Amino acid sequence: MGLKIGELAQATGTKVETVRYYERIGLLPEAERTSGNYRSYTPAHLDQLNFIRHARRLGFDIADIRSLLDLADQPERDCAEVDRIASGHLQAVEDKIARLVLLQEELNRMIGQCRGGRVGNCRIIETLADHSLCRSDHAGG
Amino acid sequence: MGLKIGELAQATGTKVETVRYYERIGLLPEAERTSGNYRSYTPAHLDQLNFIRHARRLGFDIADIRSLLDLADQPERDCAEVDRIASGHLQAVEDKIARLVLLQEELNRMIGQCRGGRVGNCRIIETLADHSLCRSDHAGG
DNA sequence: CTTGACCCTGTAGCCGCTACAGGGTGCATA
DNA sequence: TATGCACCCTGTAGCGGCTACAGGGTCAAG
Repeated sequence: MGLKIGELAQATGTKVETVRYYERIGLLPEAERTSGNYRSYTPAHLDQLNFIRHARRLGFDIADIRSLLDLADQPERDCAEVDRIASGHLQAVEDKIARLVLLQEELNRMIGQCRGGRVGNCRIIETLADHSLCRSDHAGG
Repeated sequence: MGLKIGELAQATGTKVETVRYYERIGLLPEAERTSGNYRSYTPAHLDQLNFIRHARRLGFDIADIRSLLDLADQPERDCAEVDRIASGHLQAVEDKIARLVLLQEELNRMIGQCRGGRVGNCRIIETLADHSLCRSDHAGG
């Protein structure tokens, strides 16, 4: 007999609710049911969930993971598409880092200018109130 | 007469719906209404919304912004609390950057190992399927 | 035969918006 | 006066990726 949902969850570092969620959205195939209506998972489920969790830990979104699973199922295909997805994600990560670094710099600058004292002449508050006091280009998002 | 919501929105780089959202959650005080039930905003609203938008662009969450607005209203207070909020946020930004850099490295490594060819022996797919092929410690979150 | 750990379904909430639907207002033009 | 259009109003649902219940059923041990 296969794994119960709790066992699968534990084996993959997933919450039980999350496993059910993945099934609901069609990311993980439905499991057989026992006579008591418990889900019963196969080693194939375990592999797939490991794949999913690994991809999630690397920040891939669900849509990407769907595509990757789909591709993994067609071993004869050219892997350019896999590359494209991974590179696109890498680019997104790098963009995010760049934006966060801008925030980091601006926050550091703001905090560094505050020499203690009253809120009334706190540089942090002043800067928030007046964007022109910024080194400017911290973007939205 | 004050600004209409669309004017306020444009002046601050905000969407009209977002302005109404801020009012609904109590981040922006309610505006007076015209005879036609249009919101009418004062310069004080404009300032506050600019403050909010600026803080949002710097990544502060709504709860932090609430606190900052509250503090900005009490100029005689010690600004240590302002500092605490800003430093906490900076720390969060730095943590996020660190996590993203780990992802970036791992993604780079994965992508660099793929030499083209079929999905069947694509290193990207293999790595996703088997966490032990990773340099390990890219965290969750 | 009861306890307690597990399982089931279904639904609502998190964040910070965004995007409608379905209606009203206000001003310019034909 | 009628029409059109840009704007405004309220209310609600959706996004992603879970998470956290409520309210019930199952199963093995003692």
